[in-house]
Amino acid sequence: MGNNVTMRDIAERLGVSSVTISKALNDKEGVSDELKQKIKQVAEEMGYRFNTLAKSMKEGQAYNIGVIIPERFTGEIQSFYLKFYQHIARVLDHHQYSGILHILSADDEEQKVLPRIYYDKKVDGLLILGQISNDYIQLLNGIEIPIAYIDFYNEDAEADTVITDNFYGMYEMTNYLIKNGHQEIGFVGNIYSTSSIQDRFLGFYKSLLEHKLPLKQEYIIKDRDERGKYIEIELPDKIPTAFVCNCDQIAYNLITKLQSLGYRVPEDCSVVGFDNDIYAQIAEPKLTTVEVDIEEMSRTAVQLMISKLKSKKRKWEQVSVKGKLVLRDSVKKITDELQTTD
Amino acid sequence: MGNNVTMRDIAERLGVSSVTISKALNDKEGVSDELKQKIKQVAEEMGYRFNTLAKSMKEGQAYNIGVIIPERFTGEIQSFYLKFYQHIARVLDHHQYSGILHILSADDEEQKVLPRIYYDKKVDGLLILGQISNDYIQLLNGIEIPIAYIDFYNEDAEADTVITDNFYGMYEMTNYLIKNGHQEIGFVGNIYSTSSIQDRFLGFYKSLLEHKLPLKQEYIIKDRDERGKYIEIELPDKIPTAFVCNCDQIAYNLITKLQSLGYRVPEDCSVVGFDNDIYAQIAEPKLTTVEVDIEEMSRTAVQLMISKLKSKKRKWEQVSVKGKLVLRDSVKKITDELQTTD
DNA sequence: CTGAAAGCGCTTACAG
DNA sequence: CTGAAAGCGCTTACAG
Repeated sequence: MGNNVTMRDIAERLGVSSVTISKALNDKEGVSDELKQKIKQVAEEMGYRFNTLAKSMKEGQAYNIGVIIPERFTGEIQSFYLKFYQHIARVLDHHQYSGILHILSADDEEQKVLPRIYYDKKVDGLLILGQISNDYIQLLNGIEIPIAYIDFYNEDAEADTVITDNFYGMYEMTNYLIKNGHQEIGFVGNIYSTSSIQDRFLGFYKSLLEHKLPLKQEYIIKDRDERGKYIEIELPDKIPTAFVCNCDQIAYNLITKLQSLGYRVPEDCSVVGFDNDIYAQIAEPKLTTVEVDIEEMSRTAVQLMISKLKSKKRKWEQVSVKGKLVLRDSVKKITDELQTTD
Repeated sequence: MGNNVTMRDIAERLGVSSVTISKALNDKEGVSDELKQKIKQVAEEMGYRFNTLAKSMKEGQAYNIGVIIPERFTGEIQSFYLKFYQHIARVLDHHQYSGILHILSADDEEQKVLPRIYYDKKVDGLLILGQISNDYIQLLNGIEIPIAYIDFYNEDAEADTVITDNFYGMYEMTNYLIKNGHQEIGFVGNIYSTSSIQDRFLGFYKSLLEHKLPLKQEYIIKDRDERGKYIEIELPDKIPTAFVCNCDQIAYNLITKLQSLGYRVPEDCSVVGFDNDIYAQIAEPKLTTVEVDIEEMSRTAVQLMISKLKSKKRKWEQVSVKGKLVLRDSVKKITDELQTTD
């Protein structure tokens, strides 16, 4: 239970040198099995705790990875990235690393202030969750430690990237709607605001193309301005039979709006989302949506980071991880009706 | 932009010793202002980043505080403690510390495994958010670094405690209901499950006592089993005019249940919660509830921790922080009706 | 005002 | 199989 037991203390107790203790505790060559067992046992008895700081200083590695989440993604209700963090932290743990979560405030992002953990050399690398401003990316490009972006892609970023397969996810989702008889389908999302939304839109469009359905401008509806701030959704004069929303939160808002105008979902209009986050569950009806594979993405991102730490030479990689459809109650099969109304 | 600039590098460049650099960069006595300015400027130019690891090792302090949240509080929807973490991290930052968030898995809690950040000496202290098992508290009592519990109180814990004033919060809330004419009031929560719920219940009871209203057993309704797992709420035969719920989530569930049985809230029955978390906002009607002062609690907890780190001798303190009523739409004033039905 | 020396607790060659 | 020496990058007395 000693308050500050060091390897030297163990060494003195056993009449050996601290080098031997170090080797034994790290399972390295050069200590007899017998001695090693003895050392481990005594270390345990004395309540020895390894001093990572000393090792870190020797090696110039902190064995910590910073995980950055822009503040705007951590609002009252939005907990998607926080959930992401949990998985990342768990994977890091398996690799003997710790995660240090840092919420990047809007001010710091604006004024291009890096988190203190960077200046303090407390982290060996940075994992960035979600979209971040171009200026900030430039700032990050200039720093000395490896970076990986998760769930956000930017051409200019000099870093590894792990994104969800937005394109195919929305493509499959739209295929699913069409298979259920929908031909008039709207897309809700500002396609100039983020690359994820853009890709999701393109997946949607690809499905329309393949089915020879026209892309109608009045069915492409803005949900936010270019800076990401949500705006009031303006519905078209004629409501399509289904809306594809770029995320669950927007789908949730849309459903509320449709219902307040007297439309029933999915009877009068189907609505689908993307992400399978909390909004998909609290929506009434529950949302049919695309689930992001957080676990797989976390695993991939951590592996990229650690391999980068081991060999700085490696080129940047871009990995996209497939999601999967989650079918719930917000889509109506309208094949029959269509045949008669056509 | 050098990759690994040290104080010695700056020293050599300027032809002084590294001791002088250390003093200048830390704003300590013993360097002329002129030299100090010059040193800071050159450090900046050379892209010097302070090596906290070295300082830490010298001082035996990591300048990190672990923040532990039991896994069960971080579910899909529950983000209250994560929000708490953000405030704590910000306050720590002001004190030149970093927060390391650790989600304690159910397994680790059960098997009494301490987080690695403890064994690795990466943290100087531990902040525990929310209730944790008695066995785990015993485990924590045995470790060498200071602990503070937030939003949870346990007599056996040898640590500082910062709790919200559950007792007075619920007392005031119940007073508010009575002032609005309610005399038949139910309490929803398992009063044997956590000390917070118990205290909230006692505040509720105190208000009844003061107003000479009887405490009816059939109006005390369980929402979870002793281990904290939610159970189906069983409503009494006769529905009271108001329900006091031990937290917003339960209030939300209760409203859903009442509505599914044909009751209107608050017209037929008023419902109040506690916490002012996301459930208070998504409930329909929006909940009248008690808001926990997360900011103040975070500030207090961090101060206690840091003062403990500076003088280990100090006794444990228990601080309770007042919340405040948030009035919204889930309570109906029924004074008049009561006068006629009485 | 400035600096030489020692030490924080480990690990990495290297020698025996 | 075992250990003496040097060093990671700082800071803390202490001496000049």
